[in-house]
Amino acid sequence: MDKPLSTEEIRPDGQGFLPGLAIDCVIFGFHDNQLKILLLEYRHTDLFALPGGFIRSGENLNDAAKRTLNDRTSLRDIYLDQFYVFGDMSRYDPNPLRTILLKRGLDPVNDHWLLQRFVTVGFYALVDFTKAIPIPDLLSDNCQWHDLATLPPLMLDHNLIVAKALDTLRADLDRKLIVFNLLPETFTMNDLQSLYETILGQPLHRSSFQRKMLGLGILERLKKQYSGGAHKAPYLYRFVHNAPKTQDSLL
Amino acid sequence: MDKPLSTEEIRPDGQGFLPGLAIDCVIFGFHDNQLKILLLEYRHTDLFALPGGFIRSGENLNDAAKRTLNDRTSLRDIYLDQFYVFGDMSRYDPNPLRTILLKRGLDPVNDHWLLQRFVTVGFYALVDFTKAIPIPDLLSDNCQWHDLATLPPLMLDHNLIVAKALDTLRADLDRKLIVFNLLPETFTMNDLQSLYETILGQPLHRSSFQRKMLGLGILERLKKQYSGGAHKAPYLYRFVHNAPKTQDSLL
DNA sequence: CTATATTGTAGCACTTTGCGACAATAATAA
DNA sequence: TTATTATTGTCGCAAAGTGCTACAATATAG
Repeated sequence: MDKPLSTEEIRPDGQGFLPGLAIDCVIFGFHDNQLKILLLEYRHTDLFALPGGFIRSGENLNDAAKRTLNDRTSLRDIYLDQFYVFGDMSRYDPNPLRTILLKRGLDPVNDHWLLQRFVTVGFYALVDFTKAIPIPDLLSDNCQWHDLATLPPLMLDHNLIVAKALDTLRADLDRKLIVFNLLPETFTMNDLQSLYETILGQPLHRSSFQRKMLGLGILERLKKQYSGGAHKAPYLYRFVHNAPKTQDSLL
Repeated sequence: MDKPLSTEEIRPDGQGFLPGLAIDCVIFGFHDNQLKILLLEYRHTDLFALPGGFIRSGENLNDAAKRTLNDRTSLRDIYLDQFYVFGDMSRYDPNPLRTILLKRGLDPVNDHWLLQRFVTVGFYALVDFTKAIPIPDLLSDNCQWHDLATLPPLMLDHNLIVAKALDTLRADLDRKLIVFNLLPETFTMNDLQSLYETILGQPLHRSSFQRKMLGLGILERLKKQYSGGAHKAPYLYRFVHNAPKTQDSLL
């Protein structure tokens, strides 16, 4: 969180970036009934943090979120959604950043822009963690997927940010079509159901689930999938983008 | 939008406030099947804008929203909710602010903090416009309720902000309990239904609506209301806060 | 006392959802 | 080849929810 991509860019005055405003990305990763989260570990600090960064002077906020994620993790083409702005004073603690600067061999002068108070905009996304292979940036020892159930203590209020992101993800599952971003081009109904169950953290009834999904009219049934398993072959489905679901306001 | 409460506080360097970050409040006002929005008109400028302002250095973001609203309109004790952050470059236009500064007799030096790019956090609330009587601040000629259907062109991207707030309000009507903030202590089922219809902009079926509302288990039926009208007297209801509805995350 | 407008509620059709059952079938074992 | 096994597609309820109509109840106006 709260850092640009390379050491050269860390100027004490923070020129070129909007001051006091940061971005933090909660990247949920799913595969085989596992839900994980992408974390960075700052070099030689034992500090775990969400991938995040800052907005450049001439950059759109939402673009900055994408770029920032790419800078920190080298992940590309990920659909990010805003979910909350964290702006309480209680989240202000310059010590983690001071530690990071020191370990980078930089002088944490007292008016260093990174030691100021930051308000951060939370973004979230959902990807397949076997396909999204992160590469840590120069500031980090590693950039890895962590089990949601066994997250380490995170920097600042990042545990809170994760919790809020998870709430939002669950609430938005039905309304948005986020899940189809991370299934392969074709998938079985069981794949889809497992995904829902893992994210919601509860089992769903097979029959009802299938009815509901087919009822949405956004799935196209393909041929059967003959592959392994001593049982009937399931159909494959494809997600079809048919209608523009975003209903604009009357204004 | 984008201005502190009194002329004295407008320093060219913006000291005491977080730079580049603003708050804008979309205050929906309801009464008698009318839905309105609270707008300020800057002095001698014909510029209409949402009530907004800036975050003080030591202030929580959400607190700043409340204070800002109070500063600009003198409304108090209003429950505000974040709904989106507007951070595109396309919203950056220093001309309206330059005009406002000039009309205030202030020198809009080119590096004046108000002429910089701002990212703004949108908040919204729902109140009764016959009870929430706004008073314009020193910067504004007036602070009035405007019909949603006939909004004037607003400063910067404030029309877009209003549209997005309305979308959010409608989507959140059922999940949150915002509506009960603006009904009197006791109210009839018809009061409640009119409120829903006005906000959603469409008629609802009386019988179904009553069933649904009573089914929520958050209404307590009181005695009947004998008052005017050549017809059967309706029951009064009271909103009861029973269960803490906010279900926290598993983390 | 009658007329009128609105309210509370019952009823019915239709849809949605929870849940169990069963035949179909692909791989494996006999 | 044939039986076994696990999983899938689908049907069939029952329960719950929703759209809509109907009708009796009842304050007030005349």
